[in-house]
Amino acid sequence: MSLKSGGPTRRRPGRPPKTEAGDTKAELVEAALRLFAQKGYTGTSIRAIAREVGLSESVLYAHFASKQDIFDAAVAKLGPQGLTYELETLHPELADRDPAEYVRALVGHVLDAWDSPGGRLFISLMARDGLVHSTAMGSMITRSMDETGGLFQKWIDTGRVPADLGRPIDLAWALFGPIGQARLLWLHADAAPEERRQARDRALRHTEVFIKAVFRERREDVVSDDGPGR
Amino acid sequence: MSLKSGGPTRRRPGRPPKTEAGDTKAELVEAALRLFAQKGYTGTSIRAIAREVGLSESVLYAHFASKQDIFDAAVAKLGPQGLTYELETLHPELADRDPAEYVRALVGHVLDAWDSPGGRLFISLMARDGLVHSTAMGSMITRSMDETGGLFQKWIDTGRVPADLGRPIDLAWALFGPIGQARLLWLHADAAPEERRQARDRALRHTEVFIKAVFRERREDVVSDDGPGR
DNA sequence: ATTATCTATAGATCTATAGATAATGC
DNA sequence: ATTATCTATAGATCTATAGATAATGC
Repeated sequence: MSLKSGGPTRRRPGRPPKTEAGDTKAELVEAALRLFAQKGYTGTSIRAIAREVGLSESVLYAHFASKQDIFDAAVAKLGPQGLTYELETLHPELADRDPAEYVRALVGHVLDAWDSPGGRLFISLMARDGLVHSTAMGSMITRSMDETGGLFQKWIDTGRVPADLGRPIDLAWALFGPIGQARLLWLHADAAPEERRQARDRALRHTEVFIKAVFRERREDVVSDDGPGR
Repeated sequence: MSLKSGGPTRRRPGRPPKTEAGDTKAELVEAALRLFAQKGYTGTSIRAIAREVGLSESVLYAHFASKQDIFDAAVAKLGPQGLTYELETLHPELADRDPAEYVRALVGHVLDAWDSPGGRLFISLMARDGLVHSTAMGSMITRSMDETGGLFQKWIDTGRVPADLGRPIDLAWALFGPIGQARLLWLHADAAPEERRQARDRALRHTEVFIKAVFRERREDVVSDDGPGR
């Protein structure tokens, strides 16, 4: 009789018995994250988030002070999202032994992170509310490029990379710029498998071009003192 | 007495005399474009657009069928926004005579377009409603990279660029990936002069790295038949 | 008569709060 | 008593439409 047609069987009032209680707060944050990434901040209503986890909209205010508060919790859940450099601790010798192989490993590592559900939610979130050109984003990228620059500095010092190509940070941009573009285009929250494949393909191809161009053997180092031929 | 405090002196009803009539439709599209770029689609109300040009909100429906219709008109006003290649027609010989200089000119040309008010509104619009990872954006970029690839193909054929570096399209990505990143970060609608300067600086530095790495003279072409030294 | 504006309003939807209700944990 | 949910509602705001009003162009 009183069955309002829609939705997954409406709860009755009052605290639910322990048996059917989940981690409501966590579920709300996850649902919010998905919706914010898909529809943007203003495109997502408190109501829609509540409906997503099958609860009344007023629950949100038992767990969060405001809509903005939910958004912040959602972003916080994703974590820092800079370039991850555990790789260095995993294979500390590889960078010295085989720079090209190290770059391949690094890109593979980064691609895995960017292609993960969290990484893709993050990029969609950024692409939704103009956060791509927030100062937070800018400084995150700048910092990452600085770190990556350190790597190239070492290779320049040890003669693995020619010193005249550019500053270390320029090389970092040359490596990650195209890969970042691929991320933005094809590693978003609801990317089709085909798009994700394309992102990886583009990134890997670029990595090979980069390696060839930057680690290219220079004859000057070998045959030292004969002028330009004729 | 009846002065509702806010706003630029409310109009009286009825068609306004010709003397004070502007091109309302164009003004509306421009205001809409600014607001959509700044606040996103859902973040911009019909009301806000009307207020921006000092009119009642119902005028919008005299000129457009719906909110979506306004958005479409705003996007249309910006035009196609691919990479512009008038340069080829301007300096048809330069590409053959001095590839490096041609690349510099091309990047300068693209930077000017991207740093223009229209270019910056476009990127903000894209960064607002997830349009950065729309298929339209993807195919626009893919097409641009294809065109740029044609350029490199010629240089490979004429021996200006080594054939073993990568396919022409890979070189196009290597050139424009980092520049595109700079655009997204720092060439948005309300970028500070400092940000715009940073974008140009980053793009130009990358261009030099690219030129050095790709047009680098290769000793093999010169001293042909002596094996690796020692 | 047509055109470009206005006022007024319908009906949906939004964020947030107040107060009821039922299970839990002491 | 506290906690986790609900219902009901306030008050703003949103898109869109109906109908009034005044200038224009024939």
